[in-house]
Amino acid sequence: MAMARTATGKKTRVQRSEEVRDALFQAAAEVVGEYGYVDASITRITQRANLAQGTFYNYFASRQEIFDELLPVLGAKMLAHIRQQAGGARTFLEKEELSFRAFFSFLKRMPYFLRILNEAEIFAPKAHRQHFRNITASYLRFLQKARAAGEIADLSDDSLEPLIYMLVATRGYLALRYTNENGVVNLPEEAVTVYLQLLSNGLIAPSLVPINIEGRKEP
Amino acid sequence: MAMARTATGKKTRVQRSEEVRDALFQAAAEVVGEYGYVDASITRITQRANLAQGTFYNYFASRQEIFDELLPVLGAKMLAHIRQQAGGARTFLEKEELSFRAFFSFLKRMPYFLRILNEAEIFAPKAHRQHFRNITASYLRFLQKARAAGEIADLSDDSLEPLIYMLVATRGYLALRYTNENGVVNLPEEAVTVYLQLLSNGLIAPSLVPINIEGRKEP
Amino acid sequence: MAMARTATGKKTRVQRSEEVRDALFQAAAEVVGEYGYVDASITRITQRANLAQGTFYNYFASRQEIFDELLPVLGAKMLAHIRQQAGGARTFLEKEELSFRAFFSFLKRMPYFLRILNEAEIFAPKAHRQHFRNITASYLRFLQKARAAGEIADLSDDSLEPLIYMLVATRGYLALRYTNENGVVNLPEEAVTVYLQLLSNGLIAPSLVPINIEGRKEP
Amino acid sequence: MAMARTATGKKTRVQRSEEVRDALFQAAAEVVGEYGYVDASITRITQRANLAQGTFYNYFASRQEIFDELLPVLGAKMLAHIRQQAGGARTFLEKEELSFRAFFSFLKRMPYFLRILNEAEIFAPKAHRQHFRNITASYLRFLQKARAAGEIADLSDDSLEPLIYMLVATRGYLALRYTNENGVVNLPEEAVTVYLQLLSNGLIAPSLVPINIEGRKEP
DNA sequence: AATGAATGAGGATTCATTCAT
DNA sequence: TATGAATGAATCCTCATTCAT
Repeated sequence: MAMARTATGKKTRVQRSEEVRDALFQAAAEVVGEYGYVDASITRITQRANLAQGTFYNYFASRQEIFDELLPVLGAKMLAHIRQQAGGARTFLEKEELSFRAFFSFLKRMPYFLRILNEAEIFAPKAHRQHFRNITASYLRFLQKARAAGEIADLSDDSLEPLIYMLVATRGYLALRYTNENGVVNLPEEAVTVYLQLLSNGLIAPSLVPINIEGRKEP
Repeated sequence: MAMARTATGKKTRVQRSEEVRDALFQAAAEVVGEYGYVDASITRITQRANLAQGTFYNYFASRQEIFDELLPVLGAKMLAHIRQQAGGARTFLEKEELSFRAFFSFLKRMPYFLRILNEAEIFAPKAHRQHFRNITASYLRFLQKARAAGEIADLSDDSLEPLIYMLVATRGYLALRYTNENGVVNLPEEAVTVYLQLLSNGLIAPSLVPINIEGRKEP
Repeated sequence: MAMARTATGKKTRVQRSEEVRDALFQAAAEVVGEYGYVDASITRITQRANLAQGTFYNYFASRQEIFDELLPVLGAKMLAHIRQQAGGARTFLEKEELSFRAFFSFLKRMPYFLRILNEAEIFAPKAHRQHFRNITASYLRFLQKARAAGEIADLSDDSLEPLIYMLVATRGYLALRYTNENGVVNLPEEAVTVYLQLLSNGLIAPSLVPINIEGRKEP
Repeated sequence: MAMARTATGKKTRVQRSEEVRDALFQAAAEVVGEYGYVDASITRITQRANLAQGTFYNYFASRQEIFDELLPVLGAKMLAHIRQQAGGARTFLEKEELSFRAFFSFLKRMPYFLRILNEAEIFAPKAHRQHFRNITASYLRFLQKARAAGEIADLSDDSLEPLIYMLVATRGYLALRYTNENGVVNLPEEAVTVYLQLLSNGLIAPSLVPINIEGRKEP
């Protein structure tokens, strides 16, 4: 897509400005991904962006401000990626599997995201809470739809909330556990299987299916 | 239990020394619990313990050293608490419920533990890994026993591992989500219920129980 | 010599930067000269330079770094001064006298140099060794030339080395001994005389000139 | 030599006390010899003496106090050693050679002395000055005697002083230069030779002996 | 007299932020 | 708008010295 240019073909002031801002943002994401928020100094960020320290403050009011922006922007990308990947699915379980996998494929593409996400809880708590609300809301709608369609058990909204937390937590932790020292996630296929198995059947051995779900037996 | 005293009834040097060390440890736990590792300065810790800054270094070689000790000590307490609470349980599900509840009752008793646990991943990674290994190993033995007893589905050890991660993650996240701004955990009963429901039956609506577990229907 | 200026007549950033660095260097030299390396704190140095503490670290990576720079820079000045003063001399003894005197006149001009030089042995050992090597090498060439010209006794190179150490030591110690509490060197003329006398004739009374140099008597 | 004991054969309180003091002194000497004054902390000294930190202050009022005592005590030992070694000598030159060599043999026996001596200039200046005065005074008497005996040139007392400084400096520097990284002095024989040669004849080549000592030539 | 814990002043260093150019 | 030097608050840590036991 062609960019707007001035008559002489040079970039607009606005464009140039946006580029610098993006460069800072990208640099910050990488630096936080590599060193963590604590060691993401302005010096490091501006150096990576090939800019002077002072320039930073032309675009962000403070160090915290850019930290607070990291997760919202990247989180939106993550959601978009997941939606796109899980779009074609029909059944609840299919969709769940696809979006589960999509989360991990996103991490492969953007390895620094996981650290940003994780540490944000500590260093950008507001942003983290917001991100989390976004995820939860989206998930809630999905589960409500599945419930309405009779695809999943008839849980109250009050139960749906902790359930979502559990599923989201699961993804995050698995990612963390299966990330090697180089920051590359390598999820074993068993993880996917057992995740789906838990969702479908729970853990209890068939022979011991509790009485209170006996109802299943008689259609 | 009566403490050893000197003939004059005063405390031993050793005792006094232990008390001071404990005071520092306790102060550090509280300060980290309240402000997080980043803002747990030596000044804050020693002030809370009513000691001079220099005294700190009579007991710990560095700030990091006490940080590294926090989780192991408190984590052991947590495990002890859970074991004690879940001791009486018979079935897998019972035990799981009791230890699940025990985790949260421990947090009620020791509110600063959660933050210490969470941030340790970043600020005391070695300690965190070790703590995690402890938890995982303990959990693994438990699940293997249940599997041997036919109480849970016949999952491979390779599947047990991610499963454990999921369950552990679940507890941690729920705690985080249901902790209010004062650091008090308030887990809704629905969370317990849905957790156990997930373990027992999974999520899928009875009418849609996948074919591969049809076996359940015919005793 | 006119300094480069910007169009507006103000100093360049680079110039300003050099000035600040020089100010720090000069301040450090003075402070070390007055208080010694041990008590040459960053606080003292920056205060003397009328700069904030932090500014120091924009120019030097550490306290040790500036310490290591002191002697090389000032030592080079010393050598230059001596060379310039002793330039015109013809004979060995003349040159020796001039450079001997030049060493002390340099100390008059730069009173803090002596302490910097002396303590450097302890606090900037690398720099001190290097300085010493420079001096020694320069001296060695000088003596070799004099030897080749038959101006001094025909000593082996292995003898020249300790000899140089002796001469260098002599200057340093004399300076130390004849420095008063205000740091001002006041070398008595006798010191010069006896130094030259030692070089020319040694100490032994004429009547007792050892046999092995009897050769002198008969041309 | 039998030590005074109490009736029961135990050591006197005074004796015990002296032993502890000596242990501290010896420890301090070693520590300063190894690490230098700067890093000779009370902790290090008392640890080496197998005593508690506090014990130090029962014997010395301050860290500086023991520093100030080091050189006087060891310096006296050095002088005693030199006197003993040079005792038998007859001529000036013989005595000079023996005491020159004795200085270095003392360093072989007490390797930490050199560092103590050198750094004392900075860290125990008073003691250093005193030590220096002792040396100088002793040397002066020696030279005056030699002068009276007509063994050395007829120098004024005002000339003897700087001369002594030169000779003392020479020894110190040579020791420094020929000490290896393990603190062992290894003086090459050339150093002795050239030292004595300088004393006997000076440096000037025989053919160029200055006119003002021509007197030598004609008996 | 011996002990060793407690003290707190002091020092090097880091780094977010400001600001003149 | 970009720059990068200047700032100074904040922090960890060391260590001589004190003092109660």
